[in-house]
Parts: sequence; C-alpha cells; structure tokens
Amino acid sequence: MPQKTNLRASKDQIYATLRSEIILGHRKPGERMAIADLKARFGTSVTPVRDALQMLNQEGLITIKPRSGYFITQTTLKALRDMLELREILEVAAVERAAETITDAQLAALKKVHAGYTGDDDQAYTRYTDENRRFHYLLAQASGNQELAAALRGLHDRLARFMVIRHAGKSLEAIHARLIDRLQAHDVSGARNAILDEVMESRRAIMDRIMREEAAYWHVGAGGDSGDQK
Amino acid sequence: MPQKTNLRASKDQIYATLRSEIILGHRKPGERMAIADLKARFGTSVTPVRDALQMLNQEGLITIKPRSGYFITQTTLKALRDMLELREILEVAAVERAAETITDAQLAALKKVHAGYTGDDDQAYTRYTDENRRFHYLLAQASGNQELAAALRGLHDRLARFMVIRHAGKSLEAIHARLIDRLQAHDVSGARNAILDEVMESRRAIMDRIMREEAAYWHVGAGGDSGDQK
DNA sequence: CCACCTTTTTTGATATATCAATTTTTATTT
DNA sequence: AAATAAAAATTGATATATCAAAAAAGGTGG
Repeated sequence: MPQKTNLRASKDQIYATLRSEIILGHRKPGERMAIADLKARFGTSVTPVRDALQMLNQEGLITIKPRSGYFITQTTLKALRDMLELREILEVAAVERAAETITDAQLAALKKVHAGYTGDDDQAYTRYTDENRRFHYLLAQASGNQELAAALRGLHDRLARFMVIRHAGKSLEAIHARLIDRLQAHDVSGARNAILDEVMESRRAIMDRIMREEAAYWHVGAGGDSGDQK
Repeated sequence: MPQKTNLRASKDQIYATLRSEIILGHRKPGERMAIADLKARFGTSVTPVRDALQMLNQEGLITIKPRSGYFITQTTLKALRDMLELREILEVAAVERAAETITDAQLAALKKVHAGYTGDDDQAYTRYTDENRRFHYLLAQASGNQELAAALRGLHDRLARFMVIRHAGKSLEAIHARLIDRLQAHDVSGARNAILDEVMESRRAIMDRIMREEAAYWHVGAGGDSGDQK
C-alpha cells in the first residue's frame, strides 16, 4: 500500500498507528478512544488526534457518538455478513478482469508475495495476514480498475480484524497457487472459481472464529436493517 | 438519504452545503476551497471547516495538497471510466439481489419516486437528477445489503457531477418502469438486463457531455495508473 | 531577457484556551 | 430502597493564537 510518503505529519502517524492497532485486533470493539489519552501518548495537541479519529470514522473503524466519545466500531453479525457478500462481489469482478489483462510483471509480483508464505506456525501469523492482504491488493490492482481496488482495500481493512486464518493457512496457500496458475493461463472462469473457493474458505474461517472465540460480543437477535452506522 | 439528524453541528452543515455544491457542479474541478473564505462565509472558526473538508476528502470530492490547499477533485478520464465500471458491477449485484427479495413496501417506495418523474423541461433538471439518485438509493437498499448500498451511494455522489441526464430523461424513465416491472415479477435476469441498459444509457449520456461541453478539462494523453489520488 | 536566489506573503497545520453537551455522581423525596 | 432531580465532572466541539511550510513576488547576476 504505497502511501504518499506524508508520514511526517503527526496526524498521519497517529492515524496509521491507531489503524493498525484496530486492524490487528489489539483493541476491543466498543473500547473508548479518549482524545486526552491519545494526545498524551503521541505528545501532540487535540487537532491531529481529532483529524486521525475522523479519518478512521470515515473508514468505518471508529464510531463517533457526537459530543460524547470515540469508540472502536462494534460490528454486528448482519454487517459482517454484508461485508463478506460485498467482498465476494468485488473480488470476483476484480479477478475476472485481471484474468484477461494481467501482465507478466503483475504475475511476478503476485508470485513473489505468494512465495513468502510460511506454514501454520503461530508466530508468523501477523506477517501472514499482512501478506494475504498484500496479495489481494496486488490482485485488485491487476484488475486495472483503481476504484475497484480502492473499494476492496477499504473492505479488507474493515474485515482484517476477523480474518484469523491461522488454521486455514495451508488450504489458502493451495488456492492462491491455483489462482495464480489460472491467471497466468488467462482462464477467466478457472480464476473465478479459484477466488470463489478462497472467499468461501475465508468466510468459513471467520464464522468459525466468531462462533467459538468471541460469541459474547455478538448480538444475534432482532437486528436487521438499522440504517447507516455513520 | 436519511442522515442521523445531526445537522445541528456546524461542521455537518458546512459539509452538507459544500457537498451539494460540488455534486451539483456549482464549482469547477481544480477550484480552491480556502479555509479563510469558508470560515467567513459560515461564520465559524477553522475547526469545523477543516473537519468538513477532511470528510469531503475521504469521499474523494476534495483533494488535499498538504500545507498548501484544498481543491475540488479533478477527475481524470481513466478514473471516470473506473467509476462507471464499478458502478455497473455494484448496480447489477444490487438488482440481482433485490429481484429475489424485494418486498411490496420497497416496491411501493420505488414506484412513488418513479411517479414523481417529470419530462425533459430544463427547470426540473436538478430535481430530476435528485430523484434519480433517490431511486437508485432505494434500489440499493432493496438489495438488503447495507454495505453494498453504502458503496453505491458514495459512488453516485462522485458521479453525480457528470450525470447530466437532461436529454436522456425519457428513455431512462422507460427503463425505470421496465425495471420496476421486472422486480415485481421477481425476474432476476430481466431486472439485470434492465439495469444494464440503464447503466449503458447513462454512461453514453455522460460521455456525450464530457466530449462536447467540457472537453477542455480533460487530459487524455499518457495518464494511466497514477496511483491513489489520496 | 531569462534563470536563480532571497524575501515576503499566503495558507494550512498545530497548540492552547474556552465553551457546551453529556455522563456520572450525589442528594433529596416518596 | 427506588426513583428523580440537581450538581459536579468528564469529554468532545469550537474559537483564537501561533507556527511552519509552500507559493508568489521581487531582486540580482548571467
């Protein structure tokens, strides 16, 4: 993810730090992000902190209760379902396009990231999810559509918290290999099937985790359309 | 678009006002949005103004040159192409889902907006595009996927500037009628074809306008992937 | 006349101070 | 003891002041 090298500005630093903390799951949903704490921690004034929080809010990672506080967004099961469905739509569209137009250079980049994959060991887990994100980002880029790629990137950022593919490592690795193979052959429907398998697999992994590890956080009853969470 | 009734806060007012000005094309791409001017105009201090501009930036309507200025985003032809393609992807996905699950109440809402459509007269033009947006927003809602609806809404906001359907009014009206009919019949592929026709039609209208009226603004040469415009 | 450097001006970013809403606590009443 | 109302404390939103970068203007040497 090539940021524009503007990480000198304090608000960008705060933004990047908090974002990765949320994405990596170091903070629980619903947790308060107090301006006072953050400005002390980063040694700045309120302005850059508010700017950063506002950005995270637009990304859906933070929810603002006006004049009351900033909180890590609490995702509902319905929202998670919607995100996964949208992911499938976008990912399929991206791969279909990529299969037609992908260049050797783009393929090489994908292979390079894929080669970096390690096994199931617990330590490499963070790096693993990170490389998975990079893989999918390259894939989206290969679609040739920047808007599509940007939308997918945002979605992955919001899903990352739930993407615990610790135990799905091996099977994902195989699917990725197959996907690369089908892309190289410019086989649209083959590539489409591969990405569908991957999406299904990772959906299963996410649901698995939700159901066992964090059942307490999830509200199942009633809640259907409750409008925008903005 | 049901906002959460938080329009008491000044930053929300500024945001909403500027947003509609940009969307309705009252400001030219590349034009500067000076904080000093805006704070004078709205009678506030810099803070709410910066907040509003930051939001518009995240939506892609405004581009920030750090420590230099805020400007109305200058869209490239490539970006426009990408947005239109993404629109097709999302709109088709939304309609396919809506065709299966749409309720009588949702259909009634669509019909109501559709009935409000007037002819080609020049005055009703603003209201027309507005109702078109509302129509598509309801459609996206009917998909049952809030994430999908939100993504489509954002895309429409960025496309609205170019959606001059002044002369396409009649044909769009007919397509909308057909679409409603197919949705009511829960005919997925029929609804799909209808929305594809509409997307194609509006794409034609947009390109038409670009080519004749505003050719001067558009840079055609070279510019392919120039990375994120953030 | 043009290129390059210096100075001035403009403009956004950040820091600090004040204000207003919200939440929590505490006292009072039934 | 529970419910309610008033008071205090917490917290974000906004206003004002200061700082630093970037753009523009002006001057100097080629």
